[in-house]
Amino acid sequence: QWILVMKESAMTSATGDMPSYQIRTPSSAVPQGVVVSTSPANQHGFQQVAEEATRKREIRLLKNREAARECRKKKKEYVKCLENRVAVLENQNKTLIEELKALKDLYCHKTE
DNA sequence: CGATATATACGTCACGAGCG
DNA sequence: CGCTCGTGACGTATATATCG
Repeated sequence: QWILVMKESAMTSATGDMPSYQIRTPSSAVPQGVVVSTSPANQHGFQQVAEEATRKREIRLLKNREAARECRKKKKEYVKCLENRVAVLENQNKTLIEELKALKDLYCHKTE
């Protein structure tokens, strides 16, 4: 999952073009599509709707804040894991090179 | 030592994926 | 189809490094 995502972002940054979904539209805190009436009877109703919308928004923001924190934590762990794997593979590589060298030496002396 | 550059962490928005 | 969740991108704040 991470690998695919990262490859994709690396590609787009390399070519310099942005995916179409990057284009943003300005947004406001007030939910769209709410019809405002000037009559006092409806104003109370509107206030309730507006309060509910605000409450929902705050809940969503809180949840998203926590989700973003969790997402970053997860990503950091993933990167740490990859770095660890790199270190292990580098060590293995070093060991194998040494082993190959030793075997070559052995073979040379045998044929002499 | 202050100005500037770079790194890091965070909150928010927009979007796609997947679920009921 | 509407809703929630995970995540990339962006802007901002704070910390740290570099330079004159």
